[in-house]
Amino acid sequence: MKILVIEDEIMLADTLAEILKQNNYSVDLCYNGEKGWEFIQTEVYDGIVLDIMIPKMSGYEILKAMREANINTPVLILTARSEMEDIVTGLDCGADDYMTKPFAITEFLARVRAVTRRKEYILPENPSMGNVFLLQQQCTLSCKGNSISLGKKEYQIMEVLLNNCSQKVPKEQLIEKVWGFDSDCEYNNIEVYISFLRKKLKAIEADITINNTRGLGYYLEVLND
Amino acid sequence: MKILVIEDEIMLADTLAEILKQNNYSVDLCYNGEKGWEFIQTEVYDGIVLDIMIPKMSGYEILKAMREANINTPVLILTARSEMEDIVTGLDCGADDYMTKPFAITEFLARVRAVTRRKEYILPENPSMGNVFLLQQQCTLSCKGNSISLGKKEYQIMEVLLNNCSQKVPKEQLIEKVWGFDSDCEYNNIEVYISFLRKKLKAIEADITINNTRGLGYYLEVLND
DNA sequence: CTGGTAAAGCTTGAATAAACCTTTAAAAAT
DNA sequence: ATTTTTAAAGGTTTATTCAAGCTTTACCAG
Repeated sequence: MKILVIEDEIMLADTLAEILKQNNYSVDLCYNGEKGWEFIQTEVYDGIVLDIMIPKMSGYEILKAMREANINTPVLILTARSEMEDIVTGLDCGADDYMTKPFAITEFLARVRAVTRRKEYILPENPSMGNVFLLQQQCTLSCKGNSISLGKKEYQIMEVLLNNCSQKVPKEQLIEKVWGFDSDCEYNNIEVYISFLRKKLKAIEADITINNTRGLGYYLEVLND
Repeated sequence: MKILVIEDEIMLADTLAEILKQNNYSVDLCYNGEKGWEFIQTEVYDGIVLDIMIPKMSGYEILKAMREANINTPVLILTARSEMEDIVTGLDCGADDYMTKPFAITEFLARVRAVTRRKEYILPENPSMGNVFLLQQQCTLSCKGNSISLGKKEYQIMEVLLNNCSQKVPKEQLIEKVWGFDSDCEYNNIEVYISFLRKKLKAIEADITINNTRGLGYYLEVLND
């Protein structure tokens, strides 16, 4: 497991790195945002410990940049208690968890474990199933010649389904992943997008369908005939 | 699996209950400590989700009262970030785990699973008997090749029977575990579901049956011939 | 040891409720 | 101005509950 720590309080940063090393992580360490962003781009990490208030490039900027570059490494945000309101922003930007300083070492380790466990497997760049694949850069769903462009939400939903292709994904989970955990998005909303997606899948003659098991959630299935 | 949620933020409480229900737990819900303590005394739960800062009787008071009364149901504490220092107190009072608000739904579910699993009754994730086993994620009953999907109630009833495979489970207890103790569900209702389940067991050629001893309850039995 | 009777359990079909689907239109965002 | 997102409405399907008639079991009286 490889962790990147981005934290400008040098003492704290060194301590965290030390703790992680003692727990058999390999650790990269940097003291400002710009450097951190370089690391993120050049290296694949299993998790990132990220302070928000750091010089040169804030934690949020990094998160946003990561998101845009479709780097899905799990992120644990560190923040002072006075910045509490910003946490929602952080989670919306794609952070997976946060901790306020100061904190207990055991809790820190627990959260690092939780956060990295959450994304054990590597998510493919352009997830695919059957003859269909999702091009993230063009926000496009394509399939032997045919292709069709997706809206942002459509794209995100399709991505979640593709990344959980063997599982049934409950609406709750879709809402959490696509709209954010504190959203009051209605179920109907998802149903609408599922309907859109099904239409588009049919339009490009995809060999997969979106199915649903009542009460459990949506899942993809390959048609075979 | 039956969970009690004690949380005074009504929106959050309802959301948690909803999420749990969708994951095949049955849930009791209350918005203050006093009511919560009543529930705990009158009902047996597999786990309790407990906010600390709640009206009438604090989470700690409940915890303390529980342990004094030798009620060992596992407890997952919810707490605002600002009450962090109190967590140690909570764990000292006998809580099994805690989460700070806000949190990710997946994490919440993971922690509920963990906390309830910790209970040493060792309830298997996919309980089984004879050649039959219950797949939690699929809500499916399966048996060497054959498998059949269950409705939510069917699933929960089957789960209770499998987890008490050496015992006769009275209707009262089934109602309590599946519908909730304050339900006015008729016995007939259970009989209907038992009937459904027997039909499905036969359909997949299971080697177990659901039997009944008049006045005592239902139990599973392995066929041997 | 019958046979009658009441309670408990079984089964089925119909009614109700909940979950899901689709379309359309309004609102927001770009 | 166009695309994307949300909201609303009505329709379909499936799960759940209700109701009724039937079968089995236990028990008591004759």
